[in-house]
Formats: sequence, C-alpha cells, structure tokens
Amino acid sequence: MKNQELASIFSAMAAYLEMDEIPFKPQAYEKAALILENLPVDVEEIYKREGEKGLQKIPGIGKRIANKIVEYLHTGKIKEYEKMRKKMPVKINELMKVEGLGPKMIKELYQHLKITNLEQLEKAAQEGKIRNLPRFGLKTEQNILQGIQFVKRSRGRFLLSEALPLAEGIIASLKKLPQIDKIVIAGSLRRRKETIGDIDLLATIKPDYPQGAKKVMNTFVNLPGIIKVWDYGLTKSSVRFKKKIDVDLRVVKADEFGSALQYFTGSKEHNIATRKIAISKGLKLNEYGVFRKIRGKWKKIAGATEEEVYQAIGLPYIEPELRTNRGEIEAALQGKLPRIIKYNEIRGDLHNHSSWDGGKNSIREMAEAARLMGYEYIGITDHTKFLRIEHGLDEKQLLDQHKEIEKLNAEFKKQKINFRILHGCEANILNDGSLDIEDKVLAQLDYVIAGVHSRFKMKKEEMTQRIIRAIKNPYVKIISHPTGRLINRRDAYPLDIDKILNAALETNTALEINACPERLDLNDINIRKAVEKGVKLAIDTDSHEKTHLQYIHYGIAQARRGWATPKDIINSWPLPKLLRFFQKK
DNA sequence: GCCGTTTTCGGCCCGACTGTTTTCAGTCG
Repeated sequence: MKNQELASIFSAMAAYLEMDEIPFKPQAYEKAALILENLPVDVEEIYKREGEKGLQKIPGIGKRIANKIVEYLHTGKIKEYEKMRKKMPVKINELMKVEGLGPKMIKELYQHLKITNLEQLEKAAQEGKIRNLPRFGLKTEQNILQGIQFVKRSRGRFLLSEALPLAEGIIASLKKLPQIDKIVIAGSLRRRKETIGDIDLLATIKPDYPQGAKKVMNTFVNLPGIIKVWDYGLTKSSVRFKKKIDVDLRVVKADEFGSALQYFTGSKEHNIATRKIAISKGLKLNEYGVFRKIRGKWKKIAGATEEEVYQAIGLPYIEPELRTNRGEIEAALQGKLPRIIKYNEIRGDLHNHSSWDGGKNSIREMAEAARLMGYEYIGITDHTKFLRIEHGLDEKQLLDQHKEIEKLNAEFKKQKINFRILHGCEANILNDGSLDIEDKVLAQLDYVIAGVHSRFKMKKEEMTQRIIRAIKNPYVKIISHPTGRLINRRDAYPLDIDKILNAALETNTALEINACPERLDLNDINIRKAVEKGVKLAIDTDSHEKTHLQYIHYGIAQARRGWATPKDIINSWPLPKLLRFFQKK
C-alpha cells in the first residue's frame, strides 16, 4: 500500500507550506495526509480501477492532490515535494515528533544552526546553542531535550493499533496457503502490551506437505510492503515492513506448537518463573516441550498445546494478558486466578461523540453501529462548551440533544428494539475542579463523564484536588482518561492515584479505561490498583466516528492486563444494573 | 488546496497554554 508513504509526504508538505506562512494549503495537505493514513483501501487500487477521477471522489482529495498521487504512483516522486526538500533538506516528520516543535521552529533551527535531524538537534541542545536563538530560551531548550528523550524511547516501539492490523493482515495472507496448518500471533502482541517492539508469528505446517515450510517462508518474505529481509530460513524468517516494523515468522513442529507458543509469548519474566516451577517438580520446560527424566533420559510429556504445557507443570492455563510475572504464577498456584473479562462481554459503550460536537456520525448512526455490534446501549457524551474548538455544547444545546435522544429511544421502543441510547456529556474539569456546565442541566442527563482537557502542567497535589472535586460532583459518574497520558508522546500528569481511587470508591464514581490506542488510560498498573480497591471501571472507546467503536477490544485487553473481571466493569453489566449504579451516587 | 441545502467564489475550528516577551508567536487539540 502506498497510502502511508503518500500520507507522510503530504504531511511533510503541509509543514513546508506552514513554514512559508502560506494560508489554508497546509490544512488541506494535512487533511489529505490524515485521510490517506486511515483509508482502508489502497489508493493504487482505486487509481487502477477508477483513474484519477476515482481518487477525487475521496473526501479531502481534490484535483491537485489527486494529480500528485498519480505522479507518485507513476514516478515514485512528487516534484513539488522534491523542490521543497532541496530548499530545506530537513527530516521534517522526524523533527515534528518532538513535542512542542513545529514548522516555524524547525525552520529557525535550520537557518541558524543547520539542524536537519534529531541527532543534530540533540547535540545543539546539549551544547546550549538553542537557548541563544531569537525567541528561544533555556526552557525551550530543555523542553526540546525532554521531547527528544520521548521520541528516542518510543523509537522502535509501536502502538498496539499499528502492529495488530499488520499482524492480522499477514496472517490472513498466509492462511490462504494450503500448506499452513496453524498460524498465530505470539510475543508481546499476543499479550496485548500497549507498545510492541516487533511482531512474532508462529506457524505449523500440515503433515501432508513435507516441503510446506519452504513455500510458506517463500511467500512470507515476498509479501507486499516488505522493505528488507533480515533472515530467510525454513524454521525462521525475519523481515522489515514499512514504518520499520520487524516481523519474525517461525515454523515449528505440530507437537511443539504449544510449548513454542508459550515460550514465544513470554513475557521473559513469566517464562523464567514457569521454568523454575518445572525445575522444582523435576521437570524441564523449554520451547520444545515439557520433559521428565526417566532412567536418566529426558522424555517429553507435553508440548502440543499451551493448556497441556501448563497442566504438565501443575498450573491452570494462564491468559496471555496476565503473563507478566506480577503475581499471576502465585495466583495460579493457589487457584486464585481472576476470571478476567472476556472480549465479548461488553454490553455498551459509554463514551462517544456525535456530529453535534463535530464527530463524524449522527446519534442515530452511532446507535445503529452499536446495535450491529450486539450492544444493548450506547452513551452519547459530546464535549461541552469550554472546548470551543471541539464544538462543545452549551446548556441549551444539551437540552435540545436530550429531546433528539428521547425521540430515538421512543422509536426503538415502538419497534420493540431492545436498545437504549443514554444521554450524557463529557464535561470539562476546569482549573479549580468545577465543571463547565450548570448542575441543573447535568441533573437532567442519564450520567456525566468529566475529564481534564486543559492545563496539564499542574502540581501533583493541585491536579489531584482538581480531579477529586470533579469526582465529588454528584452528577459525575465517570472520569474520562484519568491520567491524561498519550503513549509515546505525553506523560501522565502528576497525580496521586491512590487519593483519586479512594475518592472514586467513596463516591461510587467509575474511572475510565479509555480504549483509544494512543491513550489506553488508565494503564494496567492503575487498573489493577482500582480492581484491588473495588473501584468500578468503564471501558470506553471515546469514539468520534462509528468505526472507532471497534477499538473497544484495545480497552478490553488493557482491562484484562489489569486483572479486571466483569464485576469491575460497569459497561459489561445489563442496563438496569448500570442505571442502579449511576443512581447510587 | 478543498468544498458546496449560502456550489464555481469565498470561506476555511479558534481558544488555551507556554515561553518568550512586555504584546505576541508558535504549538496543540
């Protein structure tokens, strides 16, 4: 797919245009980039099928950009972009990743210090050269250094949402081969860690294809999108895809599949612990199986499935998301593993935006999509007025929206459809912890979500008190993305999480597990703390369009990694129970 | 450069926050 390459070129062009203060064009290019990035179909396919006119049908792509796409598909280059790069040969997308660095500052840095990439930027900052530039200062220099640390730390770590679709795509392609018996995801991706270093896949070959591995590996290393083949062998091949994601494929024997999967799923710490348990029982566990010493010789006693591997060393099956050696082994030994929430146990999504606040879909469309997912309810929680930029709703608009929702619910009732739209809002927690909507209006909604969307850089105690005050508001039932972190981009704001959890527990307020792959907030550690205290949680997608509803599984994975059970997750409950919870406050 | 229930021109999300200033530019969402 050329979509990603084009997206990154257009995004760079937007930055170049921004440098020259050209009005409006940057936004157009930025929008085109964003659309291409998220386009589920290959632009090349569209072009082959429908030509340039077909490209122009994509919203956000007009005549000129369609023309540039065609130029790229034919020549692999866009002349105008090459010209821009020649004029200022900086790695714009790399530098833009540094939080706080934008086109204008990059331009200054290039013109004064000839900085073109991250390494040079770091060196200049370390040598104190940046603080002397006009309109830069010591603080900016320090922020840049901190930003670089973030980029570096995240380099080579991919979001779950980047790695998982790629892995699933590869599996879908290889599954078509008749030689493939099983092929599954292993590694940190299987454990659904929030960031992934590389993708590990594990396969077995059908017994009737003795030469099958050759065919499978050959297909694998020739998949579209591969930019480098590191290794090519019959049991292990390793390749790099675009975006620099590395993928390993291993082919193992059918009777070693379980032990290999256990081994390659990790975590490393979990594996060390399981091997120790095996040793303590006179057994040996490795990727080839579980072995017992009989008359001086190791004899294999398990290996085909993970279940039998765990059983052989005296443990119940442990879900991959729990395999971190943070207590799951001990719990397993005592028969106290939690019955963590399953991927199909969510009954509704409580944090969603509609076209009323600039979301892509109407309330009706969001509801229909939720119904198609088998949900029993959906909560519409548009932004409120403080977030003018997000078209936040004021009191009157909220009341108008309430009427529309009542109408839709009446319609469902009339058609005997067992589905309900709940009306909420995502109110803003202002600096002092008050909300930006009057209580008497909040009182008319089914529930209120409150979240911090401004002033992230508060002192820990101040921020904690700010959120606790919002928790104490009687209408606030859920706190959205409670720590404000953006994975690989922004740290959580400093927060006394124990105080927050205590306040939530005392007031019957739920905390959100935001399923948006860049947020996944709360994280696993905090979820587990919440679960241990008995604080209730809501897994929400924070959808701004109906397709985002599908991201719920990222949030469920996070909940599972935090040991959450259905009794902890309020939106796994039937509607009456959920409403009772809301009323308890 | 894109778009159109104000369609082929004239709009285009705009306020908060930060760090630099001493009135504002740049970035973010």
